Amino acid sequence: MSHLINISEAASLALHGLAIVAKKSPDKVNAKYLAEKLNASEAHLAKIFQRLSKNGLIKSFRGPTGGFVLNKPAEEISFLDIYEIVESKVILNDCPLDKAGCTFDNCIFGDALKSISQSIYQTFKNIKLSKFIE
Amino acid sequence: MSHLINISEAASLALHGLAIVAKKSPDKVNAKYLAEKLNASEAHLAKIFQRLSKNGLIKSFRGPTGGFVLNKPAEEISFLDIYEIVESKVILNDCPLDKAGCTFDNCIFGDALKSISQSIYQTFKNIKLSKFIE
DNA sequence: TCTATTTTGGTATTTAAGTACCAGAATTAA
DNA sequence: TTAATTCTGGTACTTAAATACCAAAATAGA
Repeated sequence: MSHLINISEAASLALHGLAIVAKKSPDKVNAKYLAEKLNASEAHLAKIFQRLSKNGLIKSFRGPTGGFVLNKPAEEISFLDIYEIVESKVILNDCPLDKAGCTFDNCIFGDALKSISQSIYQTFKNIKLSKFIE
Repeated sequence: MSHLINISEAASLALHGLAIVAKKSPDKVNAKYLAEKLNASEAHLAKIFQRLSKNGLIKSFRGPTGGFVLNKPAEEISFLDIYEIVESKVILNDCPLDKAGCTFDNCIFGDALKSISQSIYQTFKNIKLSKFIE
């Protein structure tokens, strides 16, 4: 069973975890709590949140009462931001042969994949953390 | 650099290779020729075409003058067919947490990804090998 | 029948992602 | 100052996908 859209479990955990952090704001939320809530291993989740912290999306605090809080307003954090931190920068041309030097004159996929990529990109950009606060 | 749509190099090679086979029809085309044309390793390409053959998309012939030909009209072979043979059956829900038991009540991605998946699915279905014969 | 050619299929290697472990540094509260 | 808690960061393990290798089987033509 293969997914058509590329979303790793790590990126998904990051989004779901940050949604919890946003909802609990301004309280701090620690990795143990998040891992439990998401049925994920604490080690794995901690690693992911380390990257989010290093990239300025969240602030982290050590020691008892430590944990994570957002580092900017929830409206200003999109799933695209999260995705590009956890996976890597997005590329909007989806033919895998293109980079390795395709031998066809014109891309065999035409424009179809490029425009879908762009719509996925926009969708990712429009999913904001603020959506998960009520 | 990460692609938003999931297309392995193998699936892409299969499509590009089959396009060549379709164009050369009714002549047979062998793996060596295809590998050269596509800048791919012959071993890798042969493996991919083995699967296409086993799944009835192409017919294969051994020995000198051997090679591959389509096993059905080019109009009846879509990129979706190829994709599902090379990758695996497509799943149209793209949240990776869904299968592992998401702990959120409603999918955090809403319907957005599902509808994009469907549009990718349709696009894959509409790309027919006959498009590459002129 | 013999040789060269081509697919076949089993296996092995490589690569990347996901996951887990653990000691160290920082912080809080007693 | 001590003990408990929490993030940090380096490393190691596991798993799956991608890719490569090679001997065996089949075939065509001489």
